[in-house]
Amino acid sequence: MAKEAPIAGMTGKIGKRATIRDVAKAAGVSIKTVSRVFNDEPNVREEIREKVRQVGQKLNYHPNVAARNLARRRSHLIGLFFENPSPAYVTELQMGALKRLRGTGYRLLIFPVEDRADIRGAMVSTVYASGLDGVIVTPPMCDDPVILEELLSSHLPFVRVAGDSSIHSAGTVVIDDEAAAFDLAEYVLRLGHRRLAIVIGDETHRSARLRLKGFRRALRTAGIEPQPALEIQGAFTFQSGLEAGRRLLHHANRPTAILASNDDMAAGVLQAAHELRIPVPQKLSVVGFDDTALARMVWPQLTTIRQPIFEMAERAADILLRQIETGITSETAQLSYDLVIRSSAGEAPTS
Amino acid sequence: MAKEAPIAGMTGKIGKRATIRDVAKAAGVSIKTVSRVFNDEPNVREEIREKVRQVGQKLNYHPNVAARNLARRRSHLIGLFFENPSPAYVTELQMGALKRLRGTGYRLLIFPVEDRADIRGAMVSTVYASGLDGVIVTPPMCDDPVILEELLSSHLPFVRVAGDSSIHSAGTVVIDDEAAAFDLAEYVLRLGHRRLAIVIGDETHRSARLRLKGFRRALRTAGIEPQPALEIQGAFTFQSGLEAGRRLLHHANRPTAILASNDDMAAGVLQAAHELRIPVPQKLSVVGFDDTALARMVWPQLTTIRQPIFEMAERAADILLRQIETGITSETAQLSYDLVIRSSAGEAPTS
DNA sequence: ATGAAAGCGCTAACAT
DNA sequence: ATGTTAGCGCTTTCAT
Repeated sequence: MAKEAPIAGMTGKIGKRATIRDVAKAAGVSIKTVSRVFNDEPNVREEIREKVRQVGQKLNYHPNVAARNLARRRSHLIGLFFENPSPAYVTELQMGALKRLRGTGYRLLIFPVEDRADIRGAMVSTVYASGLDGVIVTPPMCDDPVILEELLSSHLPFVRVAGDSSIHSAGTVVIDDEAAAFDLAEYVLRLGHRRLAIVIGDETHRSARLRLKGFRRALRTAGIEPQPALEIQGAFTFQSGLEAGRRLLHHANRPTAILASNDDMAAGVLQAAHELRIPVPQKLSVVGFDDTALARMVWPQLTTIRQPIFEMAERAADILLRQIETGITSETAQLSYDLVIRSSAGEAPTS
Repeated sequence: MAKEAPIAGMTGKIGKRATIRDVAKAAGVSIKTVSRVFNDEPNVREEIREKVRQVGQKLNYHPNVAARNLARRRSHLIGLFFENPSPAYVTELQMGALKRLRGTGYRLLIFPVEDRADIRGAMVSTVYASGLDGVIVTPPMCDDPVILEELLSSHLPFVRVAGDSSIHSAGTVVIDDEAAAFDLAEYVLRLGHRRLAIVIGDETHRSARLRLKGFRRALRTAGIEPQPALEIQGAFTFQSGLEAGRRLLHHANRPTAILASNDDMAAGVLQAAHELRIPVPQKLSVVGFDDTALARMVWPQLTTIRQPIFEMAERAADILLRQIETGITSETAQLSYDLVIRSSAGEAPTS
């Protein structure tokens, strides 16, 4: 009786939060029964179930997560580790993972990694320190040999989004970047372009390498020898695309088409073209890769490859959850891509 | 002895994770001493401290987070609730909050809210279900009377980013949106424009209302009566800006300048102008608001108001942490804004 | 400086 | 169908 007053009140600063015991006592049942009710387990009479629910509501009872986690040996926490090249990309990644997590009780913690060196050797401790049940990792860090090895030997459940399966077969969700880049370059070649340039993404990034490979293969298939001067290194950022665009477009014998390894860099190239008053697509074609929200926000809207980042993240979360709950690991999952034709690429100029 | 083998090995599936007891036994001390060492508490001989550290390392010991949370009554988890109008905005918000959290042991959980109705009445349960120590909330949901009331009566630590202090004085970090919009409109008026239009953001959003107010005040100050036809409702999305732009620019007597309530909508207006081959800024001036990354990615680059979203989130996290740890609540904190002049606004056309 | 014992609030295993 | 009894792995008194 004397203890009831503070408990019956609202939670928070006033009084203490009600515990399973308070509810049990108030409902006249054992704590196990309360536990059953709040975990939707069978073997409780409907009548009692209802009663317990009501008492719980009245006492404003919410199961203590830490206690539950401790007893269950599971935190229901998933970590998403990413390096931040593109806001639009990151957002899709998050939303995709979250979509799969919805309704499962799992939550998403974000870990943007600014410098890969910082996380090398610290990844697993970070995971432990946060009590994560598993992690989703993105390139390039997920293909970093040190980090990958650390992850593998820790036996922590993890999946990679767009990770390199040739480095290790451990779960990764990809698209066929090489084929996609080939298709994209081929499309541009079909428009009559002969001088194509590419802005390459971060070299340590599997996709960047494969996209370059597909680009070169398309050129060779068309009987064109790739020229080093037309292959500029970028870093998947708008700024790097802008700089690459300026370099490529500044001299007389400039390319008539530029492929960028992602949309952000393509937007940068577009910006450079505008600065130099080069009309796109009349005098210059520019194409991107990913089809993030940005692709439709620039002018002209980007012809690009749609990489289903949202679905890839969703799938990755799916694989991870299975791995956490059943221990079953998956190999590479490959999703399909699409060539999205908008207005940033047109026929090669005749001049 | 018999139990040592699996413990000494690596963590994960093989054997069980080492506990504080394993370390204590192996180091020949009590668990309390181990606890002291791993919490950097005093009263342990340096020699013993070192020994315990070594044993911990050898056994690959990592304190169990759930157990620690349970005993300490703290999860060290912060929730960030946001509605997703703009990827660039959301990313900055996250990075800002995370910057303050770095090194504190607190982690960030993200809760994108698609439909505010879903979260009404469910906010607090979500917080409890996730065991959060506190939350950062953004508009418009943080100014929703139902949600705000729920939050207040739960006594959960929370802060708002850009929340309306006139609805409630509870902690919120803002800029003076009204003054900023006034300054921006005044800048445009100084360029000679007389027919100014505005694309308004989501009405339930405090900033949207204040920006509209500032815009109108600037017009009146210049002796111009605001016209309803030149005030178009948007939703803070690129798409809504595009549609608003098309409507505004389609008829003959179109405005010579358009203010958008955020950069995403300004980018949409820009897109509409390009579609209609209206040169910006020669024939039309367009200005944004926020100065997110997008402002520099479009052409021409946006003249806009820099709202320090990153710093606001950082500050919000700071206030929240103080509230969690000391119980001290803060009132409104106001940061300063800047007018950022780029190239999307120019002198009014003479024709 | 160090340790023993008692929780933290829940779930799991095992009665009944 | 329901309850009892141990933990889960740590931190917190409080002794020593």
